[in-house]
Amino acid sequence: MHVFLPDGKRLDLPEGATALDAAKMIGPRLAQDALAATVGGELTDLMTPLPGGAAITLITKKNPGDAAPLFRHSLGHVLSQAVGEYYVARGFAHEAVKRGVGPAIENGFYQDFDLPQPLSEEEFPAIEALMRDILSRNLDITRAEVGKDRALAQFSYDPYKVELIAALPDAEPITFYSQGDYVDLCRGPHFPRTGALPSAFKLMSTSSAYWRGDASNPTLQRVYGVAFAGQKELDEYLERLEEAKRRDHRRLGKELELFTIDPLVGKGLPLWLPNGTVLREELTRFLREQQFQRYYQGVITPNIGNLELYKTSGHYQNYSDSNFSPITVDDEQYMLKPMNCPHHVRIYASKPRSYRDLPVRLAEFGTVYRYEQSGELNGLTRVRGFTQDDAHIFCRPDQLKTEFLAVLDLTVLVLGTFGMTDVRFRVGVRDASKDKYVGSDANWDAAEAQIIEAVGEVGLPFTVEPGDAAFYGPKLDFVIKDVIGREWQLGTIQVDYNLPERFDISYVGEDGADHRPVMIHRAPFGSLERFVGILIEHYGGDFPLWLAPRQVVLIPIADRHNAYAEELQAELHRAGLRAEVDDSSSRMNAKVRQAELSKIPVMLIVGDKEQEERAVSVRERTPEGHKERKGVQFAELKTELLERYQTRS
RNA sequence: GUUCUUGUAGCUCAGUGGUAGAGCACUCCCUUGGUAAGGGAGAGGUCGUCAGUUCAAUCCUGACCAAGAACUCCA
Repeated sequence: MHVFLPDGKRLDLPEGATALDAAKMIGPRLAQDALAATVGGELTDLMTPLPGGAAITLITKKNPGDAAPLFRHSLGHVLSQAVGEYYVARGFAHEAVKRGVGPAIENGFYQDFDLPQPLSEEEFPAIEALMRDILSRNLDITRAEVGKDRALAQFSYDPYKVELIAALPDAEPITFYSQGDYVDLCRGPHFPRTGALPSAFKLMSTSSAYWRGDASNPTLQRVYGVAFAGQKELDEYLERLEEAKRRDHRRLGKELELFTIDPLVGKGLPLWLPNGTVLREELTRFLREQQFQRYYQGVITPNIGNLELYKTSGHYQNYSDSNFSPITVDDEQYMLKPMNCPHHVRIYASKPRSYRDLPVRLAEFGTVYRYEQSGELNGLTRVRGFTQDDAHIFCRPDQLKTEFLAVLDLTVLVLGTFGMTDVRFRVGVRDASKDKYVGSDANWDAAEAQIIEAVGEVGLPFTVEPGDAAFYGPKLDFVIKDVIGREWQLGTIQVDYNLPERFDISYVGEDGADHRPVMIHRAPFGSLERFVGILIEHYGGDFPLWLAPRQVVLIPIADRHNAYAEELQAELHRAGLRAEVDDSSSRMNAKVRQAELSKIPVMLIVGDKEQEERAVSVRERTPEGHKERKGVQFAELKTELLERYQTRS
């Protein structure tokens, strides 16, 4: 057989040859330096037989980062071996340590264990030392193909491995990878020897994970590690984690007094503090203005509704797990509102509609309640009571595309206003489990096709994800990545043929007959809670002037300047700006420091010079540090600030 | 919801089987200053809740509550 090298040369090899054999043919030095290979663009190791005719490249110790998934996977095995040795050294039998899966992941690896006693994070240094010892032993990592019987015999003590092996197809060879006396069932690929593995790794945390991800299975202890080709990359990664911690909206929410969650009020039920309320109201005002320009009409609906309403909509049946239990009053049952749509449908149905009336766009900042699992709750980003920037557009089928594109346009504008450029568009369609969805296939097919067509037309990059649809229709979600790479769903647009049918709503067409409208559900922010949470992290608490809960602080240099500062403060306040005076007895340096820590964007320092000229000395926070302007006329500054506030620039 | 970890002053955190401490914040006094911390004094805690072990529990044990991480889930 033969393979092709990167320069296009053909290399003839004996049948069953590996990438290492190929490297040896090319030169002994390359064979020594080689760590991994790619075959037809896919990463593989040096021990796996090559398929004939493939294009191969060799990855050497010059650029080990190209083989990161391999060394991360191998380090997972080293961790697994180290944990085994650790428990044996403490008197446990070798068979007492059982293992689940242990793959490479983004930035590192993990390994699941079933241990005779839990491993604590205090023991990580000892485990890491053992791992480094295994690296220094420079053990060869070897690959072997075995039969199923042999595989089962090898791991007879480990029910997890037995289950995995039993599930493997008979036809394919089962592979073992070994290093020293450690053997693991593994598909590979791996580095050729432990000595070649980078030592830039760190065990990060331990947690539990269900065996095979199923909540009805036993839990295993999962140990996470991160690993990089060099120490520098590892340090940078750890620094990014620190940065994420600094930007964490729960921490900033406390420091900047934006919101609090009080167990006495209830978990997942955030209380908006005055500063956070300013943020929220600015966002609301912004979107209301946009919606007014786009001919939306505001409506208001109650926070609970009759159970029959949700039975008609299907929310009661389809989401029984995540609804709050119904309340019984006077022989009737009510439920906390999990969605605004049914209410808006009833508003549509409150009078006859003509085709001339459509589209009808009903908007509400509607508060809904969903019983999220307690383990899911997270600051503002996952809560049990939240307010959606919801609207429902009822339109004729021929208006659907225009309306959908208009909503898309609004959403893109919203995201752009906050500089959220790294957004992913996700089209959620049905998957095979059809009983999860209501409505006819024809309606679904039409709606799915229309979303994909519209998104494609705007030229947005998107992915189609089966199973991500709502029960009543397909949807387009906007997903943003945060500083540490976690993805959060922001807004959503959904096309719905089903609720109109379930509620039997209609409009009178040109022909005088009744027709069924189509509904678009949309929420550009998603929810104000989650959006504010993400916004806090997005800006790291450094909000632009229009959003900053505290916009301006006046800093008198000495007490005799307090009256002047208060006069200016009152004038700014009358103009609608959020201004305050720091009249504490601290020195001016300390006041500046305090304002910096509070992330107040504009500081106005006033002393004798300023007072004389009715001026201020301006210190502004900028991403690059701060900017100072001295002797600015107060009247001019006020106009400038107002202009910036009103234009949201 | 499950597993693990954590819970001490408003905040960040030390600490001990004999009922507690620091820094910041707060109050008062002195200081009146020019772009990131002036000095002093004071006040503030059922050591998450409830049981148990003990002569004695904030500390040990258990349950519960809450938070964090991960898993599962997410209209």
